[in-house]
Amino acid sequence: MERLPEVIVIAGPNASGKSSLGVALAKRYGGEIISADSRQVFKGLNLGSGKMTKEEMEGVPHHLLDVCEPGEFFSMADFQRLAYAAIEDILSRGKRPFLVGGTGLYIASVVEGYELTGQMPDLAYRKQLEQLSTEALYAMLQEKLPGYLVDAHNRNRVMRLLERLHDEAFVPQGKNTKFRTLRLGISWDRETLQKRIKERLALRLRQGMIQEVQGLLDRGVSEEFLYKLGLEYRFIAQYLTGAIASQEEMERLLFIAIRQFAKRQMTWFRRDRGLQWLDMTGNPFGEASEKIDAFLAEETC
RNA sequence: GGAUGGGUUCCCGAGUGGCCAAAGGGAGCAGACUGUAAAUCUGCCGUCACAGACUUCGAUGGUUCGAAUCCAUCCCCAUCCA
Repeated sequence: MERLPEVIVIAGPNASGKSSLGVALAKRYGGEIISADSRQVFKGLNLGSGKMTKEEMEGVPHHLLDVCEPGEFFSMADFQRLAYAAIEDILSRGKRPFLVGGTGLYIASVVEGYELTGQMPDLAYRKQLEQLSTEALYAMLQEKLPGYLVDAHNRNRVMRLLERLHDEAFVPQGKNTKFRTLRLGISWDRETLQKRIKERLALRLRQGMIQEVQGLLDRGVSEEFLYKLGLEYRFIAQYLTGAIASQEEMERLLFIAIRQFAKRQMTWFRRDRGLQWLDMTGNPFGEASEKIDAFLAEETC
């Protein structure tokens, strides 16, 4: 049996410090980073998405940053395709791929090797579905696929399922793992993480995050797109357009939303029993290095 | 000092005699997750020895078979008059 190529994964919630640990480790292991972040793929979303600056990258190549324009459609499947290509490219040059990020679904699509069929998003069909109530959509789904278990109220999932059924036979989803992965998780106790989130938010605000969003608006990026991005872009855009009355209120709401997001990220990552959590109060770099050494030395064939 | 409106579970806020541990929202906690995932959705959310019991609706006392809801006094808060 052929040995699968190794990929090192570093996952963690917002403000956990995964990016800088990723850079440090990549430097040590001759690695390059593939960012697994659903917002950093967009050009111009910098401060608000927590994108690293050139200096912070310390010369380590980063992939999957700035790969599309704000407003464009980008999904997990696009990510998977580009990530596969980047990993292949990195491996072909004898470097080591580090998949680093906080978007659990994106990481899973690569780590678990989601098999995505040809049933692509059909925006025109979705527009039609959009007219109907979630209840009606669910009724439609029941008719086409009796007994299939989905949350009846989860509009997005019900819609996607209908889309997959649209003029094609239903194809069940499979997996095809292409890599051997070492998955490292970064986390802190609740209070520390919240403190880090708060400090990072204050810092980015000082660095001009509000101006960044204003600039996007000025360049014609739609309010709707910014709203859908959530968090920083949503709340700051709402503040700038008057939907949120004061900056103070905007910051309050945003802080809560980021915390909630970090929590959801943790829920996602905790599900992966094979993910190894680093003790951030100790020496995470050292601990991670040991794990990586052991992982690379493993005999698997 | 006078008038009026208020004080409800972490917060906001419904509830004006039994169906009230108390609507709804927020926050919080736990979870789900294969094509926009920073999305979308689910459960829990007074306490406990948890199909039952106990404690709660500013405080105290009262009316009543029965009170968050009625009465009295008191303490706060808001607005207005002085």
